[in-house]
Amino acid sequence: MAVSDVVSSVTGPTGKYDTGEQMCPHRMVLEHVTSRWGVLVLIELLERPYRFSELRRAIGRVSEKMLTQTLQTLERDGLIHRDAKPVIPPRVDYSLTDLGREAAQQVRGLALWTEERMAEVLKAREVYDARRSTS
Amino acid sequence: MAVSDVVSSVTGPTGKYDTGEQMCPHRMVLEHVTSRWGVLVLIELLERPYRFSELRRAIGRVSEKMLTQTLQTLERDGLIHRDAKPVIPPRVDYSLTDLGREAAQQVRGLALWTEERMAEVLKAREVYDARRSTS
DNA sequence: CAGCATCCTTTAAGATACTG
DNA sequence: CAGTATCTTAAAGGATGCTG
Repeated sequence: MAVSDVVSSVTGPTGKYDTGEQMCPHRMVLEHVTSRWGVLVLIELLERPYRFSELRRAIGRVSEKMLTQTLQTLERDGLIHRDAKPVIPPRVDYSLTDLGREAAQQVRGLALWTEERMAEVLKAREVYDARRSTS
Repeated sequence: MAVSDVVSSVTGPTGKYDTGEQMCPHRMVLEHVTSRWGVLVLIELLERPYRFSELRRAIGRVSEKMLTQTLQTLERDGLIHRDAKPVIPPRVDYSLTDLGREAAQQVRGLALWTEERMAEVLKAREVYDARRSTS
């Protein structure tokens, strides 16, 4: 019942800051943490704090634009903390807040699950594809 | 370490059947279950089996195209079971497999978390926005 | 280094019409 | 009813150049 609320709510994509969207906030946060880069950022930061470009390298194949956007969204949601040191050259450290750590743990749970069950998924795909090609 | 593998892998979106993608399969499954409609389908099916259009109504605002695509992807991954009865008019029931139930529970955990912590997220956003507008 | 602004391409998603 | 096929739109994502 409580969960199905999220299900029957209004759609809407994840734009920058998600302003002007018609979507229940609950589901909006869910989209933020399950977004492609959001997932990876949260999991990575669960390990330790990261600097911007350090995080970028760690994730790999993420454009700076998308990483910036993702970090801003998660920061606004209170999930990560941005610590910009007033030095030259600039140094910005990102870390999880307490709230963010909770979210990240949930996300990691999901990631660990996919890892554990990967073999079964691959098996299922083979079966599915075999059925398709022979019928 | 195990989880960070997923983090440093290759990117790639979720196309139909995800053929020809250069992405570690592990992360691919993760994207399937965390996809916008994938999340909602899994959570909804955790409740009970659904027929196609019944599921569409339950989720709301999902086009039949996207629902079809999502269901096919999840079926191929072995997470949901499709039971097409040979009757006229057609009747197709979708349900979770054992594997899918595990995934769905993880996803529901995340959804429940966002629900519980919604107030804190909204609070954080206010603070963030206030800082931005006054600085 | 850590971004922001702009332009451009690729994908996801929606609308519509049609079929077994 | 439960889709498929096709077309169009909207959004995500990437490349480049610039700034404190």
